[in-house]
Amino acid sequence: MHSERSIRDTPKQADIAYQWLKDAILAGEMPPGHQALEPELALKLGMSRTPVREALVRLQNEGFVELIPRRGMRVARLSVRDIKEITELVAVLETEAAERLASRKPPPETLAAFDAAIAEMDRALEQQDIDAWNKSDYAFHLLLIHSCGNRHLIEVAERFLERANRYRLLTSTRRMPPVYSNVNHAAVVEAIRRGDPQSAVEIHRSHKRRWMHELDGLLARLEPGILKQGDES
Amino acid sequence: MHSERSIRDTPKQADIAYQWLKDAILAGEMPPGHQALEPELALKLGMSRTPVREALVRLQNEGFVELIPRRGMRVARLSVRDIKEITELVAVLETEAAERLASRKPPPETLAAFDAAIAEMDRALEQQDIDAWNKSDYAFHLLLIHSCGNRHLIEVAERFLERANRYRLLTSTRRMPPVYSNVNHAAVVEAIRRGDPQSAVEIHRSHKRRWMHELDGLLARLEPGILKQGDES
DNA sequence: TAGTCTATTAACGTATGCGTTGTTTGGCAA
DNA sequence: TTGCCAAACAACGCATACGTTAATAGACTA
Repeated sequence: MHSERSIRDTPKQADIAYQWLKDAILAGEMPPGHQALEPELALKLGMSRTPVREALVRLQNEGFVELIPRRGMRVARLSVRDIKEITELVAVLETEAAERLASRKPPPETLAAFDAAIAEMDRALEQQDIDAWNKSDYAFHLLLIHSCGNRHLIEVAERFLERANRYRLLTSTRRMPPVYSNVNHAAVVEAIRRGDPQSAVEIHRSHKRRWMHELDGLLARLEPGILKQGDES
Repeated sequence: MHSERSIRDTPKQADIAYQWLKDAILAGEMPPGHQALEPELALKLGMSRTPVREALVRLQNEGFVELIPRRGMRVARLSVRDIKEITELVAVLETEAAERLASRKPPPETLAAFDAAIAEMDRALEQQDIDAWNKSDYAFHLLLIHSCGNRHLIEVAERFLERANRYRLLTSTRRMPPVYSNVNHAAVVEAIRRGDPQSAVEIHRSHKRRWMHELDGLLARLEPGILKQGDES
């Protein structure tokens, strides 16, 4: 009997490059539109172009970068339409997650984790700490997605949440933390706690509607350079 | 002003390899569990290992193959749980698509395409032509997904539909075409036609529930070799 | 000066080379 | 015969080499 999946003691260089690049993109160190050449990245990472290229191909497949033949990689810019579509998509998946969670009552530690995230959101809101609020809001969404039990849904939802979240970071500095977000998140958790999928869905959907509406205003405040143009439907 | 996205006159070899492999997998020529080595594929495709490798990395990222260090690629096998999860995921996305379609009444040519797919399903059912039924059922689902207007949802839903569909082909030979599927599909289209998102969602959901239930029976008929084991939750 | 053409440069896509390491096969012992 | 061990083998991961071709800069013309 063989080992079925050989576990490398040391990660592949391609994996290192992948993680490094993805981290840089998600952290905003390489904002949308940022460009870099393969040889340049290879030099910076201390490896040859081959593993860098593999990492870039994977990131392109996941929508984080574009590969343009003689201009290297470019961190993907989303159009307004992209952002709306992705937000809708994530909302659909989260709604499903909430419904499933409410149906099969989750273990107490899951509920406790939700409570902790919401408490942190409340604290951040009270102190007008926008960065902390964003972080805990993101954590809440991740938590909701991750506790749904459907691994494929998790994979997709997480990826798109990451993609869209880059943009939220870029607007948020000027934005007042939305009060109703906290309330809604708490209400969803409440519905989950008492095993009421109907309400969980309702609340999440109405929150989504409100959020989608607010998005328009937020998107108007984005610097145009990071938005992909000419894609209005 | 430069051309922003250089269009290659001739596709990359990596793209050719990607398409060739994906087609072979989706057509069932390389069934789940099938293995092949990189040098072997490179020889068969008349290119070096490099573009083959790029194609394999992309396919792995999309869940169609696994790359195992000294055993080459293996066409991904899904566990029973995987199949159920993917079916659920696709159903969620299709439900959203149906709702959106019903909300913004689609153009007549879209409705005509739905009618055509359903007519073909009916014809196939009448003649007990299982292959034709599967094909037109697949076409129906693709159509539903593709006309939802959300490109990111389309991308995800299509990919997972493809993934799961491989398995449907492997069971269907012994299965009677389900009568209620045709009826339900027609009912969804009817709801869309009269702009009734509520009904479209209801019908699709109930159909999903029925289908999920039927899945258990179907999965029991799969040859165990093509299923991934030890993953029951 | 502005525009065009040409020559140089260099990035990409692919091929190939190479070291490492897992697999396999053949022989030997029990 | 069956099980174990060692040596040959070969696939992978990465580095490197190379041809093609797009981008760019410099020269020349109007």
